[in-house]
Formats: sequence, structure tokens, C-alpha cells
Amino acid sequence: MLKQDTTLISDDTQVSHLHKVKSTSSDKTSTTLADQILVQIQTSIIKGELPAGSKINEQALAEKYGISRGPTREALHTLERQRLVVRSPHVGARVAQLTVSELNDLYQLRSVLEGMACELAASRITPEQLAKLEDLLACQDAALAKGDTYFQEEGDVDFHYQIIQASGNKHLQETLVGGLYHLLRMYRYQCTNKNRPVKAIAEHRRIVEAIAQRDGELASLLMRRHIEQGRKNTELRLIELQANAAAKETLANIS
Amino acid sequence: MLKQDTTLISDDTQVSHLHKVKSTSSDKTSTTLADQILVQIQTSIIKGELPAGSKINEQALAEKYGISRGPTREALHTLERQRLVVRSPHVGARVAQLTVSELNDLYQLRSVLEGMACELAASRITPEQLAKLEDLLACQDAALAKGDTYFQEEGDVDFHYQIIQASGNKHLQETLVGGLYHLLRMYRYQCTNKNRPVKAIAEHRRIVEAIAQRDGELASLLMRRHIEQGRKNTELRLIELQANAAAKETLANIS
DNA sequence: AGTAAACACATTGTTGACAATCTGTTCAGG
DNA sequence: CCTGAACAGATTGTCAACAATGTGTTTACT
Repeated sequence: MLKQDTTLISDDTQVSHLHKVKSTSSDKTSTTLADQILVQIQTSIIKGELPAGSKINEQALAEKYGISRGPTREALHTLERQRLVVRSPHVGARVAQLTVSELNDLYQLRSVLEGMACELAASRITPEQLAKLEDLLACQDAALAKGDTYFQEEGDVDFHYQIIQASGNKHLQETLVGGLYHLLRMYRYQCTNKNRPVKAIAEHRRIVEAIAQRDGELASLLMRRHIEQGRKNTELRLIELQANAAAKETLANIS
Repeated sequence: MLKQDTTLISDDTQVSHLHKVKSTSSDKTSTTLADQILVQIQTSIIKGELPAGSKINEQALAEKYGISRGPTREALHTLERQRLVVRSPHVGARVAQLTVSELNDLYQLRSVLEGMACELAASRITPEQLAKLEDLLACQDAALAKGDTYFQEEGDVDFHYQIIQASGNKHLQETLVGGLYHLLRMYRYQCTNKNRPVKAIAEHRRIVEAIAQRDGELASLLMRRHIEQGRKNTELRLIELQANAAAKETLANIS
């Protein structure tokens, strides 16, 4: 019923850790059409196949996935909650686009929230959760040795995600995972720096150590610094990217 | 076109400050049906006319407001983003219901976020914004003298809202105003304590003073304490409320 | 030639009918 | 009497057509 023959192959491993998968194996017949295409549109946006700032046509999207406009609208509504899409009445939906200043605001907010998550995690984390975190660190080391950059990205998302989970604060989780994380992933994906992971993983290790020692204050501090590093990196790339876009536009205006 | 003859009279003054109104006077023909009933359902939930935890029937809601299920579903989707409603696929929507622990989590998150807002506001607030805040304090004093409890509530919402605005961080604003505030208002409305405002207004004054003196650290501290007071208050009322509900249920089960 | 109103087109908002799924009940079996 | 499966009813998900609104173009006027 759903067109799967597009170039947009599933690739839902990328979000497998963000949303708890119910079934153990392939969950072909997912709960609802809107949810199914939601994931696909998400990855399209995050990868930049739907560029930041571009207009989204409901009908075109619906036809692309072989469904009607109803579920498409629902998916867009959810994407709006995830900050990946901006909608205005009677005008339509656009892919979100951040100015440099807004990106900094976003990172500042993230920094505060994940700092809070660290502090909570340090006092509430269970031995199992801690073990999972340490497993993850080992995997990241292994991936680093192999030069597997994709898993490094994935692992980084997982690292932050697990700490947020360990915080045990449902509203914090919802705010970060349901609200901010997708937008962060989008800019991280499109503005990532391949040199970062080496240092980032070392920082991860120190954060986990602090949490293991139940030192919430330190863990929070380290996390905030860690995120600040990421912010600087992404900011530079975004400035570069926007400069290119501006240059292209002026060229187009001349001709 | 829209049934206005229900007992649910408009009463949208209550949210007039949360959403910037475009037109200067009566905006009868609002942008979209979904947005119109959204406000009405919001107030129904906040006032407890739709009780916490109760099931929401799409068809019934649609008929109540004389519209079809389409816009109703959209409104429910928005309410889900505002945390006032919980939806699960193929099952339906329920009015959100917090346990005591979740309420504490919510307040903890709010505390951190509004602390951040204070710190930002202290460094970024404009003279105009500061003047508006001080006007508001004066109004609250006047309302207190008259014993106008309704305006006190409204003024409190506005107080926090204006500080959040003054923070200048768009994502912080969206997270608090678009995400958490409605749920907070719901529990505040249903669990409010009439004695609080006297002290609360004094706390407000000190926070504004700290912001005016550009002392972000102090403003943040005072705000977090202020919110902690509110939390304690609401928590006690919620425990009481839930005890009553539990008692009623056991009675019902016996008969 | 530049500006503003009027038009046509495209797109979104809304509706009612139909399909798929869940929930609660009934009925059979142990 | 209790447990479990089949059934019926209700409710949500999806669809396609229609209405309302915004956007861009054309055209008339200064």
C-alpha cells in the first residue's frame, strides 16, 4: 500500500534508538500511516534532501509516498512539534531554518537541559543503565579505531539519549527527545566536523566517570563544556554554509 | 458557522497574553476552525470541565462545537504538543494526568528553564520591557488591595510570560510557552491556594529588582525559590485532590 | 514606466463517507 | 466459578471531493 520503491529507502536504523521499537524484528505494518511517513520525512529533512527553508507541498508529499493528504498533514503537525517544520495557516509548511543566533540559542537551551539531565542522572542512574553507557563507550572506541564515522554519529546520539533517559524526568525527556533533538540532529548532520569525534569520545568518557562517581555537579559541568564544543563547531560550519548560500543567491540575482 | 450558544462562552481573555492577538478589536473570523476550538478546549481542560485523565471522544467534541472531525483532530494534535492531551494510536486521546512525582518533575524543569530566562533577561531586557514589568507589579498590587483574585492569577501568568519574552531566546520561549505552560496553568488553576498571592507578589517585586540591577544570578536564584514555593503549594493540593479521588473510587467499587 | 486593483490559479482548510482497529461483552469450555 | 476466544459495537484512521483562502499575474490607470 505504501510506495517503497522510491530512492528514499527506509534507513530507520538511524532513529531506532530514539523511539522504542515494540516488535523484536521487522515491524512492517507500523501502527499508522502518518507515523510511517513521519520517519521518512524526518530523515529527508535531516539529511538535507528537503533543504532548510524550502516550502513543503502537502499534495506533492502525499503523492510521493502514495498516501492521501490526511496522514500527511498529521505527519507535518508532528514535525512542527519536533521543530523541523514551521507551519502558518493558509500558507503552508516550510522546513525550519535557523539563523546563527537562533542556533546558538538552541545550543544554549540544550546545554542547560542536558546539564540538568547529568545532575539527575548522577543521583538516579541504575547499575544497568550505567553498564549500558559503558558498553556504548567501548563500542565508540572500537568504531573510532576502525574509522567508522557513521556509527560515531549514531553513538553520539545514543550517548546523550541514554543520559537523558537516566535522568528519569519524563518532562525533561519529552522536551529534549521529542522537541529539540531532531532539530539538533539536522544541523549536526549537515554541519558536522569529521575531526570532532576523537575528542568528543574522550569527553564522553569523563562525563560517564563523573556520573558513576555520583558527582552530578562535575558531570553537569563537563556536559555543558562538551556541548559548548559542539556548538562552536556547528556554528562555524553554519556560517560557512550560509555564506555559500548567500553568494549563490547574489549570483542568481545578477543573471 | 460555529456554535457559540453552548455554555462554553468564549472567555479568551484568559489566554490573550499568551498568544499575540493580531487584530486590535474583536477577531470574529479567526484564521482557522482548529485554532478557534483549540482555545475553547484548552480552557475547558484548564478549568477542569474536561477532567484530568478523562477520555476525549473526537466525534462528540466535534459535534459539541458544530464542526467536523478534521479540525477537531488538528486541535487535539496541538493540545498534545501543549502536553494537555495524551494520544495513543487507534485508542484515542485523554486529558493529561500527572502523578505527584511527575508534577514535581515538571516544576523542576520549569524551575531550571525560568532560572535561565531570568539570567538572560537580566542581561538583555530593554527599558520598555522593564517598564512593562513594573507596570504589571503596580497592577498586581492594586488587584491585591482590591482582593481581585482572578486578576492576580492572570497577572502571575503575565509576569512569568514577560520575563520569558525578555530572555530573547526563541527556543526557550517556545519550550516554556508552547510546551509546558498550559499544563502548569491547568494544575495551578485546579490546585491553587488563595493565600499564596500575597507573598508571591512580594517575590515578584524582588525578582524584577534583581533584573533591573542586571544581577542575573540573583534573579535566577529568586525565581527558582519562587517557583519552589509554588511547587510545594500545588503538590499539597494535588495530593489532597488525588486522595479524594481515590476515596471516591473505592466507595464506588464497594457499591 | 510604475503602482494598484482585479483576476485566475494553486494550495490549504473542511467535510462526510468508508476502512481498519480496538474494547467490552457474550458465550463456550474447563 | 473462572478463563479464554469469538463477536458486536464503537472509535479512530484514511480517503477523495468540495470550499475558502492566499499568491502571483495580468491589466488598467496615474
